[in-house]
Amino acid sequence: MSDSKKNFFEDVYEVVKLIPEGRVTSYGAIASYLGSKGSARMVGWALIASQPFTNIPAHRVVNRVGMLTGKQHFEASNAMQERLKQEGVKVENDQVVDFDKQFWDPAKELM
DNA sequence: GGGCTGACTAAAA
DNA sequence: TTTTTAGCCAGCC
Repeated sequence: MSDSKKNFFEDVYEVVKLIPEGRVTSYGAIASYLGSKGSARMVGWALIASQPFTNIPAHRVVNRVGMLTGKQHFEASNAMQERLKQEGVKVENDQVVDFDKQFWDPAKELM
């Protein structure tokens, strides 16, 4: 069954949509939650596919250091940062402030 | 089928 | 300490 692959992308969307406001997570955390720890890149890939899906807050997903590495793929380079700040997440120089405190681990929160 | 790229991460040098 | 390499896997040429 090749459903697994399709579920992977859908799972990413589900998890990202579950990220509460003012919170952020990392690609690896989502990948790990989905069971593919080493496939963090695929999470990013799924996020690109999630671009047309405006219901997916991809701006709440950053790399492991809290850097807005994916801002380039947004409508505007500053859209990601501005939107995060709008939700209460402090962003400085394309990097989330207190990322460790704002971090939202799906495997931990969703258990 | 083979090779390259990419919104990543961890380990090795 | 910083830089480089390797692993990951889907999509494209």
